[in-house]
Amino acid sequence: MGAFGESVAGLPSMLRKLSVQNRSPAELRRLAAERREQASSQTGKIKRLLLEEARLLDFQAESRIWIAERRSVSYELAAFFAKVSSRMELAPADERSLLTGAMPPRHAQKGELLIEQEEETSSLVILCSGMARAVRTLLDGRQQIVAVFVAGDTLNATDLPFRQARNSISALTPAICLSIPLRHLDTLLTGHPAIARALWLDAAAQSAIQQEWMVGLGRHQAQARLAHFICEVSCRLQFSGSSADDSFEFPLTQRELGDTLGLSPVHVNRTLQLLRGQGLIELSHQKLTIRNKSGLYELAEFDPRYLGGSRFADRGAT
Amino acid sequence: MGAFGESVAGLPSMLRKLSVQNRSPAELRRLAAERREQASSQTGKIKRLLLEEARLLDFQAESRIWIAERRSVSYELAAFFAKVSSRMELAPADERSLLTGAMPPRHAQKGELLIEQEEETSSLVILCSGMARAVRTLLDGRQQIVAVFVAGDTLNATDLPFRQARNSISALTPAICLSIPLRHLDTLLTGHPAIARALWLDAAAQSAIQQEWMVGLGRHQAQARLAHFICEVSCRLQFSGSSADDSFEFPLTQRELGDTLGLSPVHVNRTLQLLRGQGLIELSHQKLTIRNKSGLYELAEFDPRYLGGSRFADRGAT
DNA sequence: CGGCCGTTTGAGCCACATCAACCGGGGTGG
DNA sequence: CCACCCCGGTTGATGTGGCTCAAACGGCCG
Repeated sequence: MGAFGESVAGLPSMLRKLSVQNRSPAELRRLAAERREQASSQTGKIKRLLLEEARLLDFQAESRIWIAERRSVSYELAAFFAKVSSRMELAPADERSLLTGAMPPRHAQKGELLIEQEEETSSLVILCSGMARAVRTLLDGRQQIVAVFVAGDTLNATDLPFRQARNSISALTPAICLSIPLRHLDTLLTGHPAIARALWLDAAAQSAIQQEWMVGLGRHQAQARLAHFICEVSCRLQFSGSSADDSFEFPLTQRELGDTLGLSPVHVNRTLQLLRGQGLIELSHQKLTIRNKSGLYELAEFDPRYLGGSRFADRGAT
Repeated sequence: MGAFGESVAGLPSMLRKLSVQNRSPAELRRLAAERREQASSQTGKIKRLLLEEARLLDFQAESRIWIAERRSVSYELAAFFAKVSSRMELAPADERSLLTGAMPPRHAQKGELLIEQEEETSSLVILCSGMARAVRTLLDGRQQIVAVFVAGDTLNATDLPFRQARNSISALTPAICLSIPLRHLDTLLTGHPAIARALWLDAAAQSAIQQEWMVGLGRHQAQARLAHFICEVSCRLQFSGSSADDSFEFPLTQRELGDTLGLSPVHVNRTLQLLRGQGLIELSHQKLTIRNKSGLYELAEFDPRYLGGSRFADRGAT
């Protein structure tokens, strides 16, 4: 399934034929565009193959960029640092130290499992690109999504102290993440108090978001819950730099939305229609557009301050 | 209202007449017992006065013990240290340093506000004794309790990095808490990495509990939710040393239970009756007894491992 | 073409909310 | 000392938001 994210050697033979290794990211992207071009005039199996090839080429290009940038300061962790330093300063020296011990970035496909429930935690995992979700499965098979992650979030800052993952985390989109082994982290913590603070901060931010979800789950009904979640994801994507305006990729299916909001998939559907009908949002094919932001905020009783994006919010205090 | 908790000088004149200052905690407790004795043979206003006096005497005795012990290592923070060190070691030197900068302990009455929503956070607050709850109030006046604290918990480890309290925290029982000013904490964090880790750990533990609540709110129905909450409180009280067996003071009203579990007070009542009827628990006059622990655990799908009490749980690994 | 997954729509039902009334205890005022 | 009230708990009647079951539709993939 997800073998080609591991390393260049693991790529499907189809790609190898193009001698991907010797090409620059820009070239790869150009090739991908070509493939798509060709695909548009084809049908059936050939079209599918071309599109798949284009997708893989794009993916490889993205990987190349990450790998290339790895030699410079801390490109991969940029999102993480941006988030942390929007609230507290992390000196360049700290950043470099954190990066030194990181393992090679991992590329995961959509749906791929990043962390398995019950598995022992051996490293801190930071999501550098894409989105992910943490899900808890009950005995009867029902599920509850307890967290959604965007670029810059740590996936397991809240599990790490317990040395065990309490729920499974899988990718909602193609994702890139970086692992920092516990051994390395331990030595870092003693020498770099700012890093310990950053982890504390991250866990605290996670907790703030969870409290907001609890309020929704406990006291709001479907419309407000859904609206609030959309507002939150929108803001977090903007804060992390993954999205610039109020239209963005929204990779959750209605079933997953239901598992997030404590609703059944059918009711999510009906509730979405309500929001659409009120002209608040548009959503189709994983693409979400907020049509009436203030209306949506009001319906959700949404106040983005809890996301701590002080740098972005109106009030620039602190 | 809550003036007499501040200092000895702030006590009501009634108590001053007894020259409380010169008496030992044991004497004070004896006096309190005498008052109660006398009260039992009285009625009306006199009885009430005597009981109130007894209560204040007991309270003062308790305060005395805390104040007296303050000179020794870290008695007040014992619960906090116990919790932290059940998972990681905190050297005595760290403990002493943490204590050095603490302000005098604050004694709060039942119901008293410890932290106010929106207020700026100026210190880390640790609950040394008693219970407390964090509540979020919605625009329409409905409330959701987003956290319950027992002795040893930090009240605002998850708000501190944001410099602002996101919800109000008030005492569920008479409580004692200790504040460590941010100024002091900041210097500590650079010199004592273990303290930074402890804070991280505490925020992570908080997050683990919240995830559990989210699963309950989203996917369990009333009985399981209620049962789970009871199991959790029971375990946390035991881990913190506040309770030894499966019978303990349970200070939440049914309204508060509803605000915790996302239910209406009436439904909480009916659900309690169900649990009582199945012989799982007893509850009256703020006193809760677990009659059938395994049955309750099963109904709640409760697995105490998420509370991280590795020292107490069956599996003593790590 | 057929199967699968996500979405959509309809019909009936249930868990829980809401409204309302009553009870018991402790505190308060006359 | 009593009347009153407020609050927390209890119980019943009725309404409803959201679940469940079921079926149809469309896009994507084999």
